Amino acid sequence: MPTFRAPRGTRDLLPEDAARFLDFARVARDLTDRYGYRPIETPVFEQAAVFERGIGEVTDVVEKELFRIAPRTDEAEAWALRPEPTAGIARAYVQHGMKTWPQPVRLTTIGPMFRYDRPQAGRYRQFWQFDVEAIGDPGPAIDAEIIELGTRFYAEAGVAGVEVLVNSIGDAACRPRYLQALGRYYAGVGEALPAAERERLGRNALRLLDSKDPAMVPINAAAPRITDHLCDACSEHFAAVRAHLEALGVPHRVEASLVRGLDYYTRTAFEFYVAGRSGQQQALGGGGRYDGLIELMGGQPTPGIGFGLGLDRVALVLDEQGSEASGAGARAVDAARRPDAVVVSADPADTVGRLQVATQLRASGLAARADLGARKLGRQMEAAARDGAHFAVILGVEQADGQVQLRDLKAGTQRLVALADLGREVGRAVKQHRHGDAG
RNA sequence: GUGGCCUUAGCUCAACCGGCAGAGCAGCGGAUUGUGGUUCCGCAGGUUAUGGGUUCGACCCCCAUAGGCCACCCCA
Repeated sequence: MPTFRAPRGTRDLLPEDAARFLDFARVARDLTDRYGYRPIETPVFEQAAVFERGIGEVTDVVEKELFRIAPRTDEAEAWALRPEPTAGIARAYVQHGMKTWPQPVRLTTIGPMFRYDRPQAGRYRQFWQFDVEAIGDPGPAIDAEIIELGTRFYAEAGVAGVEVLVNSIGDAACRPRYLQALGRYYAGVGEALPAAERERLGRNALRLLDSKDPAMVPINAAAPRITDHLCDACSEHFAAVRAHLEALGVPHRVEASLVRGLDYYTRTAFEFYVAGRSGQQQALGGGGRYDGLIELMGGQPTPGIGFGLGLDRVALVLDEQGSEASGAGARAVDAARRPDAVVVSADPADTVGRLQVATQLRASGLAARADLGARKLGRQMEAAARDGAHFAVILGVEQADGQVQLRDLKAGTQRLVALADLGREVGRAVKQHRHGDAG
């Protein structure tokens, strides 16, 4: 019906949601500061080849979800909006010679990602991720640090019931052998293998492992497990990652069917998952080790590990979980946004006076808003009360004596205050009130 | 990309079997002219998602498109 609306799969974050996303960013910033991860901002678009090469040509993300930008001229590069942040950060690592920095380079970013997907609740074409990467350390201790950091974020954001699923998907030494074994196994299943699955077999046998087809349950139960086919190095690495998680007290579960959709992952793969949700978007975030990615970006062989957390899904789960809890949280945030004072005037035409007094209050560090409407005093008071303002500063004939009425809207009391003392008076009352609240 | 369900005011929803599109909330204004979140009254807000079709007559039936949702594919 409206002439224009937000593109399919995108949405406007109205003040309530936008403020919440900024709160997430604040939590993320505080957290990563404490862990020593430094912020990085890379472009939201890159040469398409960065993603095609990094993520893998035959992945869903590249094959059907990449937001490509039509070239303007014949010479123009093929650009694409980033579907995930890691490839771009890896590119930046190589471009800026970060190999000369103290290793590992700990980086974090937060921002919008883009995938041309079919939208659903919790799945958007533009979505927000909190991302953390550690490049230059082969692990396994850093793997545990990263995973623990992820769980900490959920805890501090107020999400309950997040489970950590971990797996190892091997490396260049052992994964090919495993894939052969897996391929042979599925081929041997013959007619019992559903047609759709048989088709996927030729493309990526790993994908059959997490099939949701009921017919696949018994078949997968007997399938060879990657963890039984790891080379010694990968096996030891995986065991050490789990030992570190145990030592850090991070509950986790080995999930043999956990494979990830991007080609660059090696060894450690993990997902943050919340069970018991309606809807299928149960993965709140995930990541893994990518020991070959920097090389794909043109750098020297360099290990790395990281994760991306979907903030849209964090918001969704927060809404579903104790709506009371998040509601109270939202109200608490709102309370912090309430103006200390609203300046109203008996003279609806006097916008200058209201602006001047509000400006004076703000200069004193107070949250003050002028009611600039041409409404009569009663309406202005009504609006101030509805906004939850602590005080109303009422401008009237007393201005001639350099005074204003200072009305405490919570207490219902009112007194004359000299304009010159206004900031101090309001400031003191507000401070006292806050102390009272805290105690 | 595949299959299914849905779409009425800014929001949440009504409207009998196909017979004059309504309410609550939110917004704005008024209630004898300088004081409140309650109350009362009023105003505004709609081409019933869009475009076709059937019918004397369509919010209601049919088709298409768009968007949302659900299940897949896949993932955050």
